[in-house]
Amino acid sequence: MIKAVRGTRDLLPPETALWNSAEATVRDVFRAYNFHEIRTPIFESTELFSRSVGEETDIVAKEMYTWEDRGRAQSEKGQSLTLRPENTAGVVRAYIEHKLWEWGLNKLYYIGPQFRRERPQKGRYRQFFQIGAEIIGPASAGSESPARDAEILELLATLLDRLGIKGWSLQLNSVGCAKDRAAYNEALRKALEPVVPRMCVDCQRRAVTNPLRVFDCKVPEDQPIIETLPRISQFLDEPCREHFQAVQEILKSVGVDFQLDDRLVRGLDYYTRTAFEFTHGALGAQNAILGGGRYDGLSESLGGPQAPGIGFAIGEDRLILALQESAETVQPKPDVFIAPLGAGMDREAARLARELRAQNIVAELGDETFRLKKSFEAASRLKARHVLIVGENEVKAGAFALKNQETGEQISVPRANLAERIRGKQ
RNA sequence: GUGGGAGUAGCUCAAUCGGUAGAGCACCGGACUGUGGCUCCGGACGUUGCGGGUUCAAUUCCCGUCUCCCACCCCA
Repeated sequence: MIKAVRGTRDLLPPETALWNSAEATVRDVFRAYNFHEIRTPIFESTELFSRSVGEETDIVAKEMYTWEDRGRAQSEKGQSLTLRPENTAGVVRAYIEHKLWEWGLNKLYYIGPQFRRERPQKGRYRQFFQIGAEIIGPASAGSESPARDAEILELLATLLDRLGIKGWSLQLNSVGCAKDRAAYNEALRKALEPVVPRMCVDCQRRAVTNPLRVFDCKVPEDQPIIETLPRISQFLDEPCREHFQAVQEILKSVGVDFQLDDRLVRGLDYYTRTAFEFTHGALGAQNAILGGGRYDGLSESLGGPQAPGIGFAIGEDRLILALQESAETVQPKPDVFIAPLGAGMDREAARLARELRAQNIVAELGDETFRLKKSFEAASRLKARHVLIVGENEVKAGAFALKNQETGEQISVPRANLAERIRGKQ
């Protein structure tokens, strides 16, 4: 048997109904904040990701689906392509390619699949879905303003509330600008040097490869040491400090709760200043339901104009998981099951179905070879609200037997009144 | 990529010491020729994840492999 490949999966009804309703809510909220949808290709030039996400990040170094395209001629080599591991790089590429700064401030959102070759576990797949948004534009349009950071965060709080997610919490930090981070990294390395031999093996490795990750350590014995390490907050320059302060003040003013977490660091190279994460308890170790931050230098590093921006990505698979904790997934029910009865009745039933569906009635069709009992059983299984019997008697009379499946009441209804009666009995 | 657990019917699970696979639910048919849910009767249902090994005999023991779950790494 051919099965879905590792880390991919089929989304089946009724779960797809939950995905659709969640996405509908998301689109509603984006609409209220005047965000517009962008759809970028699911594969891009490999270079786009190595330059934006960062050559040394795990994503680029070992998690991308990359292949070499064919050239024009058989012998010619093609370019290196990659299935997108995240969507911000693609959006910024499109921003540059289509000169979107001509529009001033861009507020863009996307919903779509992303790909990373990781070991699958709860809420983590190799093809996974993200809902994300970006605010990007020239600084003169206000893209650098702390008001944008706060707007994004307030939108997210609204979004999670509207979706019915209970018990989320917002972790907030500032990772400063590039030079702050460089100075901090240096200081952190220095501070680690004398103490790291006393720490766990993971920390010893992190100290070399990615010192910031030392803060993720969960070994109790290491915590006192970690407490003594310098924090990024001590290295922010004055403009970054003020920016971060302003973001917090607006959040307080609009009433969005948050926790400062100066251990929160972002994995991707392009992040600057505000960094954040929303977590949810019901997700196991993968407790981050969304993450994001500011990326003021990204456009320039991709050869574009100066275009500060801020964005986020929601792990949709994890969002749905959290939603399933609270919400029951319900299969939508048909309004009517049309039961043709006897030879030739398929034709009549098809005509009726066409008429009813044209009036937005959700209609399911039976088969003239079914005995009536079987039609009713089928209707019950589908949880149809009504059964409409289409037999010779009905066709002759021009009125059809319509049974309400919940009350058991059955009446004869003239053809012209069917849609009204079916709708009215809901 | 690393470590641990699991894989038996569509689903949830059982099978004693190694003796040749079973239940509930679901499905199909009938009782009941134009009226569902309840009941009764009957039916179909399996490459025991896959491949190899040991054995007279493997769902069971051994090796490999795949997939899922949990955790690590990392991240949404």
